[in-house]
Amino acid sequence: MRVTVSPDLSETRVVRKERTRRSILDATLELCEDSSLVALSLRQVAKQVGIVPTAFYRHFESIESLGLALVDESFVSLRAMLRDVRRHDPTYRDIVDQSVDTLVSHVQKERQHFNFIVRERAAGPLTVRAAIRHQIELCERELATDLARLPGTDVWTPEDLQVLSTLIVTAMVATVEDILVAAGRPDAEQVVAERARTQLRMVIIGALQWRSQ
Amino acid sequence: MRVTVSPDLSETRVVRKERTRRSILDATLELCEDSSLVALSLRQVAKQVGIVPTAFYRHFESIESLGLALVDESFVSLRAMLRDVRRHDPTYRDIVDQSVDTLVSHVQKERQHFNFIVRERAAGPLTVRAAIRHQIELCERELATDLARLPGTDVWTPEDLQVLSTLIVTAMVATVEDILVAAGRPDAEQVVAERARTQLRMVIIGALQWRSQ
DNA sequence: TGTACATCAGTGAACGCGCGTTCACTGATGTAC
DNA sequence: TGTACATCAGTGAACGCGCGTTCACTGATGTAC
Repeated sequence: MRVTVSPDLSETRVVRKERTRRSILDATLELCEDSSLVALSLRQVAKQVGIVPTAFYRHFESIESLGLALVDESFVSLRAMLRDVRRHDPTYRDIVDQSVDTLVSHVQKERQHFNFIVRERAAGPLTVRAAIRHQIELCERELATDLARLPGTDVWTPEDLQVLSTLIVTAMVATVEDILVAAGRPDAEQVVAERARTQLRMVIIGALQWRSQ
Repeated sequence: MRVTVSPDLSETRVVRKERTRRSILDATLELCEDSSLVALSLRQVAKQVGIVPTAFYRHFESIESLGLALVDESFVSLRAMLRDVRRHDPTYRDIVDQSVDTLVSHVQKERQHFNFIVRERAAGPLTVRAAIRHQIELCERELATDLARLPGTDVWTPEDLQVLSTLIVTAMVATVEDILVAAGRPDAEQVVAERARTQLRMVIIGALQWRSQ
């Protein structure tokens, strides 16, 4: 059985399909700016994309599986952000300042994805909610191992590291929500960022102090 | 113009109407256990209540105004809880233990209301989201004035009190979400409660320590 | 107290509309040889 | 390279269904006198 592969010839069809798929994802993010997946119809998405409703099925089985795809790609960009945070820039005096700055600018850059995640986290189809919860849990665990590398945390129990990590992630999720509400008003964004910095410092110092008692 | 008021005669009709209204509110809370207001139809509510769809309009203008009514009554019960927390029971050695215990038991008692609030906070109709955001902001301000009465906080700026209050409320909202996810599994509920206690202690001690630097 | 009238919570038919999903199809693109 | 066939993204008609809202109505309850 001889297989003749002609990838550059077949590309146009594959590329065109990928482009439509991309359009469906983008259209959904746009339609989810003010509402939730659970209030979104396949026909609305198709209309926004400019395809006939039945063509939707060439790309996704249902709105729910489309939602799962959006969760996946949202967390790819979130992980990119966390990588940025980890790679501590020496021009910053303070890891808190840098982390909050990175968070704010990433949320602004990926506004629609973060908006989608914070909404569907609470209200999406059950499988979508579960996927988001799982991803956030992974973030918490990663942060816990990062915290374990900081000087002075070697006397902490793993449980305390996890609790601190959960608290920080909770505060950051709330910060993301606030940035989205403040979006487009630079003064409000400044207030949110400053509050996030203060909260992080309170939490970190509190954890250090508490352990040493 | 003589006005003959016969309140006890008119009661049966008024009472009956109030009972139907109550049924609509309860049916909506039940239908919102797994989904959101924005995915809920007036006909689903009517069916659950056992009235004809058009009868709905005798009680509410729309699903949205029904949502606003549910926000109002949810925060009545939440304020009752906060009153409980404020009235510090001397049999508790620790205000943190007492606060978390009170929160856990109130969420269990008013499960549907809290579930409704945390979902619609992120995904409800715009006016419902705004109403919830407003109510939570009021809670934050009340907590800030309570914190101001604690010994040792007299050296704090009002801004720092507000930031601390926001952080605590954020952590408590997240705790409510976790209690709802853990609902019915006493071991999981225990873990959530213990985590909430530790987080509160880290936050409070951190804030005290941070100010004194 | 009895009667005549007003109120109003709930009914039921009807409307036009958007929904998800099925199906057979088209025609451009890709593949085998 | 040229030809005959396969693939498959997107089409368009059709379906039965639940939607919000309108309207005229019923009949039990309440009110005026």
